[in-house]
Amino acid sequence: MAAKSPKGPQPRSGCPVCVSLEQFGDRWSLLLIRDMMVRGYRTFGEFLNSGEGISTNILASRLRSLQKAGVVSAERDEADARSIHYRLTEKGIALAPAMLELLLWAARWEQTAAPCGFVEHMEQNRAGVLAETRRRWAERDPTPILPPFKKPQTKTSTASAQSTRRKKTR
Amino acid sequence: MAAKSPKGPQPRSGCPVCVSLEQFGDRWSLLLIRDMMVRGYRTFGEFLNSGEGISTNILASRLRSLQKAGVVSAERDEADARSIHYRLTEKGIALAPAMLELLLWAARWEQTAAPCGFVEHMEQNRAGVLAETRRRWAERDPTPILPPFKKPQTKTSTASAQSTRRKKTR
DNA sequence: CAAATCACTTGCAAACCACAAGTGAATTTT
DNA sequence: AAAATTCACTTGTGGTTTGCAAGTGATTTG
Repeated sequence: MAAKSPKGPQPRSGCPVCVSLEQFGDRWSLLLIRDMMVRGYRTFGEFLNSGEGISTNILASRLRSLQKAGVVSAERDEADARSIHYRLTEKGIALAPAMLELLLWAARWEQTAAPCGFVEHMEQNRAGVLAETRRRWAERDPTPILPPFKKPQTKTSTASAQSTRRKKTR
Repeated sequence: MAAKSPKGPQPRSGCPVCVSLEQFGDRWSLLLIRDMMVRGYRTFGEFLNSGEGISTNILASRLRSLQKAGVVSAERDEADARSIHYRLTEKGIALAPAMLELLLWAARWEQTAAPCGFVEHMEQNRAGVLAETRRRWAERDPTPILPPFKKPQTKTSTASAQSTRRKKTR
């Protein structure tokens, strides 16, 4: 059988945190939202090659459940009828504050590849970062808010990683 | 076999959001953290009966992995040698902002049992709520920050639910 | 029009989770 | 001072979910 949408065996208490976790309590959903929110990804292929190694059936399943939850919407590309553009809804972009806090927590307490300077900037300018995130969403601006950093190698890695992907997104 | 700690098949990119999700990308971990953070729960039994229906093997597994991640610490109760008190570490309580934003998102966009007045208060007084949360943590004050609301029944439910549990926690 | 691309689906094995039933140590009850 | 209870688990047993590999069908490109 194909992978179906994941859902808890039974709906739990009406606690808000609970309700969130019923939607995002898995390893992939929030990652896809991150890809849409800060990296500007929109297509199945972009998510697939985002570097984390999600498999196609799970990706399809998660995109479905996120749509069902009203967090993501989908529409066909006008220029290429094969392609579908996934995009956060208003409800989806409203997750930005939670996402930001999660990011800041990990940057502070775990070893991550996030450039320190940027993290500090985000920490001291939450509102500005959120406003910019929302602006890019509203204007459908697919420019990544920060380049997709891979493992930290040399200090040139952050500067060069920009242009490798996305040669032709339309 | 017993349930072992869950972990992704392979470590993924160093993205901070990713790193967070490797720890909390399941339906239970954040819920336990919530119980410790806002409800003041500390023992295995309290988590077990928190109303969401976690099973004992999974609960034991999650408490282990949260300890391994440095988010939770454990120590024996001095008064009762059977009992173990689990408690958030500094790293654990630092998740409070993310937890709050997740809660506010769900309260705004999903149907939850959270009393509206309280949500509004939290929304407009984030810093105060966080300060209070941290204070209760620092002083080991187990008083719930808000009573455990079950499904909304009558308007008396929020007022009365306080005293049912915890008759004797020392 | 053949080859490539895109967004998936299908099948299968392995991992994971829920449920029920213990286990052993400490504490309370009788 | 047994006996019963509480506490924090472990073990075994399915059923569900996941990860991986290999298609499939509809465009689009060369």
